[in-house]
Order: sequence, then structure tokens, then C-alpha cells
Amino acid sequence: MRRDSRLSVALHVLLHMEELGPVVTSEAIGRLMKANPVVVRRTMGGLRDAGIMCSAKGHGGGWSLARKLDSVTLADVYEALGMPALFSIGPRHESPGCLVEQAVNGALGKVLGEAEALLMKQLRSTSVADLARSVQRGAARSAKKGTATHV
Amino acid sequence: MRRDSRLSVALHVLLHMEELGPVVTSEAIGRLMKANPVVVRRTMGGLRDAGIMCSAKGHGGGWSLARKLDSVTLADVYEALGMPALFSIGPRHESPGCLVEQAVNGALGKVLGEAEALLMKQLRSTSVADLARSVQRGAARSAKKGTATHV
DNA sequence: GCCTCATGCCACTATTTATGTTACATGAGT
DNA sequence: ACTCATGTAACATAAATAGTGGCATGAGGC
Repeated sequence: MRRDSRLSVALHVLLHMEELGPVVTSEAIGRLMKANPVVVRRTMGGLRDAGIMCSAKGHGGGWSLARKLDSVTLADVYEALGMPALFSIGPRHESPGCLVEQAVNGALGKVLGEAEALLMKQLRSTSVADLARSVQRGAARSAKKGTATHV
Repeated sequence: MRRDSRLSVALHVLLHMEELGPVVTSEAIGRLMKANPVVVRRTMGGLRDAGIMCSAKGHGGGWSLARKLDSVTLADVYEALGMPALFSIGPRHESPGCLVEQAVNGALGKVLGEAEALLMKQLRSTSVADLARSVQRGAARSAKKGTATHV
């Protein structure tokens, strides 16, 4: 697959939860995400273990929010997913003997590390509830002047 | 393969060029990088097209520097490689119809974009010659107090 | 002029990772 | 009992980098 979209999917699911009702099945989520229900369960399993969502088996079961979305940051969701790798570039060897390669790894590692720190800082400073508010703003905007795709 | 290591390899090669002599074959480079000569040619081909390196066929041919390393930034090398994707995470759909997904994409795209901007800024502000100097510093350090692997 | 060396390029394989899919067990509710 | 939904295992699919062999091309040396 091209890129890891689990964070995108997990956030998308969280934002739909309140709208869709207190309990939603993996199958319904899968339809929304255009994804397989098993993939949904796999992805959301981390959120359950992290105490962000609940899952219930059996008749009337499904997924529900375990806590308010203003207490969940994007970083919480990212960590709940197991902190998948952020970058697709990286060093060739982890612990090279070559001094030159060590220097290259050090320099690139430092640059990537700072970019990651900035990224994580922003993920920590944004709650899923913040995101929900931006959805409302976006909806208002697109209602006024037509849809505008972003990114 | 785990991650894209072309930037790492290209920088490693550039830093070894002056030391190895004016002309180096793909096969010799491949030995240093523990990589296949064809992979070396593929990777370095971009640097040739970007005017960073020269390649010569035939007897006595091989790779050589096309200009001084203080005129080449890490960003130049990255662009010469075709600007491979930096992040391994991203949106699930590029242009979703769902407003919620649009907002998620927008928010994540903004965060990733800022991290990328910081990354590129640092790549632009570092020349390969700067890296070479850090190699010398690293060598001096490890000569004094034993090897210390980084990253 | 022929031979050798090295790049350029092609096609194919190997490896890794996220995602898709099927199948089956478990447990909750009617 | 029967049905529904999760949990999980096992395998298939897709995409990208890296590895590999083969062949054409061109530059030097003899």
C-alpha cells in the first residue's frame, strides 16, 4: 500500500461517532471508510486498549466512545495505534562501522528528529474535539462557497 | 525494503568521493555501501542529471564530482533523487467527498506540511561540505574516546 | 581494428508493510 | 437455540525499494 492511513482512519471514525449514535458496528464504519470491517477492528483495537473507545460483542454490540473527545489528543490516537513510523526515509544501516556513514546518519537523524518533535508537539496540542470544531467551520464554509478540497 | 535509504546512500557516496580519488566505479561504491552496483547507478543517475556528479563510460570511467561540495546542499541531493516521499503516513483518500474526512486530511496535511517545511529548511541550510566537516569532528571525537554509534 | 572495461538500461525477483479477505471461535442478547 | 458482532488467525493483494542478470553502448589500451 502506498501510505499508512491508520491515523487518518482512526480520526475519521472518532469524528463520526457522535453523529452516528452511541454504538456503531465495524461493518457500518467500514462502509463509511470504504474499508474492510476486519481492518476497522484491527485499527480500532488499539484505541480500545488505550481507553479511547469501547467495543462490545454480541447482539447490539459495536464500537462506542469511552470518553469525551476533548480529552483525547491527536497524539493520544497516534500512540494508541502503536506509533507507526512517521518517515519513509531513513538510514541504510542502523549501526554502521563507517565513520562517514555514522556522520550521515547523525545529521539526517537530527533533522528527522526535529521534524518529528515538531509534529508530535502539534499532535499533542490538538484534541479530537478541536478537529470536530474545524469540521463545523469547514462545513459552514463549503455551504457558502462550494466545496473546496484541501491537500 | 524497510525504508528509502537513497538520500543516506547518496550523501555517503558524496562524502567518500574526495577520499577515494577523482574517479570511482559503481562497483567500488557498491562495495563501500554494501549495495549492488546497478542500484548505485540508479541512485546516482539523479545526481548526474542534476549536475552534482559526472559519469564516464569505458575504460577508466566511473563517477566523479561535478562541482565543489560546498555548493551542494542536502536539499539539492534530495531533489536530485526525485524528492522521494518523506512521510510514511498520510490520508486514506486524496479527495474525499466526506466533509469530515476533508477536515481530517486538512488538519493532518497542515501538520505534516509544517514538519516537511522545517525539514526542507534544514536540508537547504546544510551543505554537503558542512557534513564533511562534521565527519572530521566525529572522527576526532571517536579517536579520543572510542567509537560512539549515533542514531 | 579488436578487446576490455564501465556505464545505461531493461526485465525480473526478493523483501517488507499495509490492506483486503475468508474462516472460525467467543460471547452477548433475544 | 439462534443471531449478531467482535477477536483473531491465516492467507492474498498491492506498492515501493532493493537485488540481480543480461545486453547494448561507448571509451581506451593493445
